[in-house]
Amino acid sequence: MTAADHSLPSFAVTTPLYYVNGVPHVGSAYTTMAVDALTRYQSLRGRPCLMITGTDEHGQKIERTALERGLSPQDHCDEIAASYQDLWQRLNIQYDRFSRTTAPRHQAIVEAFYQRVENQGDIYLGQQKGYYCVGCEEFKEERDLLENQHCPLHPNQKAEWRDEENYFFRLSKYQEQLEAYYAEHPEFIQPDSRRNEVLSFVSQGLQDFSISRVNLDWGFPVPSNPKHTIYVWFDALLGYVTALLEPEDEPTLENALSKWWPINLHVIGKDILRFHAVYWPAMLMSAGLPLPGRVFGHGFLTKEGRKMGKSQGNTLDPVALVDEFGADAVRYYFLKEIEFGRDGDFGRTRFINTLNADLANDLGNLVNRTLNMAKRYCQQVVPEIGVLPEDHILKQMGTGLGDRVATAYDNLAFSAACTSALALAQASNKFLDQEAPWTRYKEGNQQAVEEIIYAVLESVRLVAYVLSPIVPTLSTRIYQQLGFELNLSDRATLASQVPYAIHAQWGVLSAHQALQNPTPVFPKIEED
RNA sequence: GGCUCAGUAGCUCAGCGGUAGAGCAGGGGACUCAUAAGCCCUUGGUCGCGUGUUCAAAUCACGCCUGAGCCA
Repeated sequence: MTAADHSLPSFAVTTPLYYVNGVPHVGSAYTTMAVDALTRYQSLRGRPCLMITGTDEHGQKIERTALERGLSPQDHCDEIAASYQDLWQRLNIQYDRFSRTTAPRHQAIVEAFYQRVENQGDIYLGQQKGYYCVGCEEFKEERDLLENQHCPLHPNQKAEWRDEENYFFRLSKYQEQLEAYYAEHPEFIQPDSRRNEVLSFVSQGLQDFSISRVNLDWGFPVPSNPKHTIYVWFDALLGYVTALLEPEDEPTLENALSKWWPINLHVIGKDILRFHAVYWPAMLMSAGLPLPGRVFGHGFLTKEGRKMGKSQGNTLDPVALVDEFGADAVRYYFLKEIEFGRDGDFGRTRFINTLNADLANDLGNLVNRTLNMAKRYCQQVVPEIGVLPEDHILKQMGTGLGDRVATAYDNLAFSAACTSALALAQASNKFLDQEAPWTRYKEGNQQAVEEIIYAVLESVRLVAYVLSPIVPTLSTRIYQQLGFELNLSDRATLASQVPYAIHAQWGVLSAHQALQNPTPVFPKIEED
């Protein structure tokens, strides 16, 4: 999708296909921002990238939600899917595919896949008895329910008694294969805490699970028995495969799998780990397909220390947040302040403090003060200097930064990437105060002034560059004020215009490059 | 009921056997290139509770409490 180096391995990554039972919440935004940042990083590295997101639109819950709203299921889905796309645009998310499970081409893929699994002898007809929670779209054990058969996760809904014919998938058959796979690929499930959960779950024995429903219209019919509808999760996971089709492709499995399969990484919330780390790989094994490279389950968000939820009246509207503070601010806060993988909190005061301290003061003000000095002392161009000594503090820090940040991004350690980058900005502020170029200038030591200014300008550039996957607009502003006519925000041009191999190095700024007038790149947020 | 993880300064976290650290926030100072910013200094903690092991425990063991989670 990018002007990328095709000698490098490609990178296909997914967010979940979000369930369209309502407008997007911050949790979905969180996952999607992380995946977008990672994809931008991989694009900088020059890997051909495919970022997949989308919506999961079938199931009883959607059918009922639409009915309650007085809409047809499809109209309801269209509306919600559009609200997701709108939010992604506001958050500066550059996805390549928006996979909707109601897309006609998806049905062809699901049928073909179902057929493969059936031919493998892994689907059989059985009887499913039990309480069904429509909110979870799952059968529950009676002991898991509250009194009066209410599901603990959906206390306002009663679980419904079902005694029906369902088609089952022979999950139990794959237990050993799965365990062997987990053992051979320790990186398959991340972080480790999540991996351990899966291992212990699987080691207790896997039961076949039902993959069809009766008395449900909103979904795809089972090919061999149209009275049944394919279970929403079976259908949804395959949305990742459908997403791989080129727009002009015939919707066949062969086409879908020809270029980008296997997907390198699924990023998900920890609540849907089992579907991605157990059911999904087993389905793929049954179909004879290679498995995805990694499944990363991130943590949950709270607001001001409390669980979020409509019923608690404690929600955080991502649209309102991004409209108030801008995409860069929202992206930076969540990716820097929360260690990816662990649970985290949104606090308004903490949000404002973080952005002011890191982006407005440490980085933004640094850009501003340095450009002002360059304007005053160096004719507003990048000064020409000789080679700086190896033990120059900023050069030394800057020289290793590209590798440190790369390691962090490779591990989805966005917070560590930010901290490493910020450290160079902080060191630059300190360096300026120690070297006091304003004093050197008054002393007439022009060479010293120019060396100092160059080192800081270059540091600022490098910080902006390595942060660009997270704050693309801010980084672009900095680059442009440094005199580059480049856009670090458009993913399609990153590999060709600003490759990591060059721009993540120290010493990229060239002498005499004209600088722009300093304008604050990230205004401080004033409140209270 | 079983298991896992967390509980350390106001906030977010690091430390994981030798009597406590960072960033942010708060306070003070010197400077002036700058978005009243940055720099320097600084206030602040019986390290969830209890009992043990040890010359020595935030750090190990056992029990308990609180929160989150996985499973039954």
